[in-house]
Amino acid sequence: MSASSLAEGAGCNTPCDMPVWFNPARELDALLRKVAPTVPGFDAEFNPELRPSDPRHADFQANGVLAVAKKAKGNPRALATALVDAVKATGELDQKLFQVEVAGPGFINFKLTPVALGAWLREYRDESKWRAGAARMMGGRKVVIDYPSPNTAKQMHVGHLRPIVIGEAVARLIEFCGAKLTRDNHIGDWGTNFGILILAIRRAGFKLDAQSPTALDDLERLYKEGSVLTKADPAAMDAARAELAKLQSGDAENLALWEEIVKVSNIACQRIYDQFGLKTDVILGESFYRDKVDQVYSELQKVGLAEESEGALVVWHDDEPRFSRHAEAKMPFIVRKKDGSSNYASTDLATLLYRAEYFKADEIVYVTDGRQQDHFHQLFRTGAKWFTATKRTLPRLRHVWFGTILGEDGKAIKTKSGDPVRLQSLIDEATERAFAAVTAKSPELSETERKAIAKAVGIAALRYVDLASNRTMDYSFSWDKLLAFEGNTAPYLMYAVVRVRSIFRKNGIEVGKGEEGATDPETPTEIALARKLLGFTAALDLALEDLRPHHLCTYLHELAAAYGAFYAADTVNVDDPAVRARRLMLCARTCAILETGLRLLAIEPVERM
RNA sequence: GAGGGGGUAGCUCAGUUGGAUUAGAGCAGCAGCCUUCUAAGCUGCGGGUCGCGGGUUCGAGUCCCGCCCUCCUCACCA
Repeated sequence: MSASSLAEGAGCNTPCDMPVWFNPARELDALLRKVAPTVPGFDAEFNPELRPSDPRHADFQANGVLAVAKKAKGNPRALATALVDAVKATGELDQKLFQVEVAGPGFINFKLTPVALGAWLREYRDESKWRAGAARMMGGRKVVIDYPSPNTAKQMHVGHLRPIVIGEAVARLIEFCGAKLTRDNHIGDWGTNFGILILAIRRAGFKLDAQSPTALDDLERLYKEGSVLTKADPAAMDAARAELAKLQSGDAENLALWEEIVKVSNIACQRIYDQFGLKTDVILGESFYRDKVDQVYSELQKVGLAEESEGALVVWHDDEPRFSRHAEAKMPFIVRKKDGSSNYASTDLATLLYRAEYFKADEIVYVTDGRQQDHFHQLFRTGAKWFTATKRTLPRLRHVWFGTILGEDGKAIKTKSGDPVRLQSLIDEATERAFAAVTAKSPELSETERKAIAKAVGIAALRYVDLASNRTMDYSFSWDKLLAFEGNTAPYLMYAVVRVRSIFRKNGIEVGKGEEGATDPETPTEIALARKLLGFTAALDLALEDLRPHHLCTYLHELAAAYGAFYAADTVNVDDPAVRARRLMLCARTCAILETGLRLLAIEPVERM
């Protein structure tokens, strides 16, 4: 809605020609920063420290005055009052929309009035509006995100769940907030795992045929054999490395074998990706950089970053004790192995350059597990020095890492036989259990519909469990947790959507219709829901800041809970048309924000369940 | 040894970078609510020396110092 219609609707005495703020916290912060230097005691460095408040006190609070008072040994309440007066004097803060007061030791509290809540709900009514509002956050920056980047040559197991799920959520979040995003699946297809596999195939005298229906199982078995062999016998490990070196130097036989292996595992990966709805923009695996690593070696040596050590080409970082050549436990960044072949570091450096030059990346986001932190520290350091020495601009580099999925025993999750749990069996079981739940709760639905719901809910539950806790935490996998449909879970959120949609369906209208004449929120549960709806912006801020999707999960759960309370307390279908219209509006916004939020997590909501 | 993660209610976890006499959710437990919009829901109750000991200040789960427990990583795996 336009500002002028707000003025009419709210009966403003003074002309209200201000736009409705998408993100009030950000705007209040800017306003305080602008006004503060005009107030005695404040300077241009003033940080208002604006943040969402405990709803019992206010919607937002500014804590920054306390720091100023402490430094200047002034009276915080007096300073805060002076600042508030100055802000009010500018006329830029409509007091029909915000109640402002100084509270406690010197906080400035901002409380949104029902008029403000109503105005926001009318203005920010659908995903396109939120997207536009959020677009400022990334401002069209070119971002390359590296995920899920599996090591091929083996079946996808439970360890591949997190990069798919977290990577997709982070990608969607960044994109939603206005980045120009390239999703790059940087598959591990040029490393020693292939040497191991080629060795095992050779020793078994096996004839690999990508067309064979058992090809994947064969690879799985052979890889396991090779893995056992090379772990037990250093000579076998050397043989595996030699096979890799042969492959990398262009040996025709190994190259042919490699192509067959890649074919088999790509087909298998794609089957999993399809079920997760994962589509990357490009697949530029390590092998893509096979002809680009020589430039890395030569440049690093030319600028004096890399040197020979024990036959390998390495980079030391003497400015970081752990990575220094003087460290007790030596941990150089090995960019070329002593047998001349490339490794993770070589291809990652080549990849960094390619992303900077070809994709013109302003920012690169790597989604991998936490055990690779040292690698990325070294990569980022090396990249910074290399780019500086060659007068290139280094993109912002971020490592979005995650913890391990543990079994019930607290160790990395395994099947009873000790093999890793296959991702496919996880999906299948989640779907089966979801089907049993739908059948028990909604037996009246057709089997086809129950199956479709089970598929959506099963995958959603699997994803959500992975996303709901802070990504840096390890978590224990349990079917009970996955099965749960209460609390902070995907089924709870999806069910909230179902209940909203049901109201519109029963009324025979589309979601978003029937809002004409809606008044501002009034009852306590309406107001609480409206305030929670506005909290979407803060949740986006928080999740984007450290690329932690669990903040979005927490928010969506709180929103669904606020809707639950509203739903129980305030009947939508009442006779009073104004009340009905505003409740339909609240329902529509809840529905849309829940659906948008779920889709940011790559969870597809359903109509019924 | 070095670096990183974690230690908050019986269990699983939040806690927006030092803020509000009362540290929050959800499970599980107990007690209620369906002839009215999907009960996969809602309402209420009980449950805590925030690992331990110091310190910094108006104010600490959060910052500093010292311990304890646990998980992960550390020369050619990715």
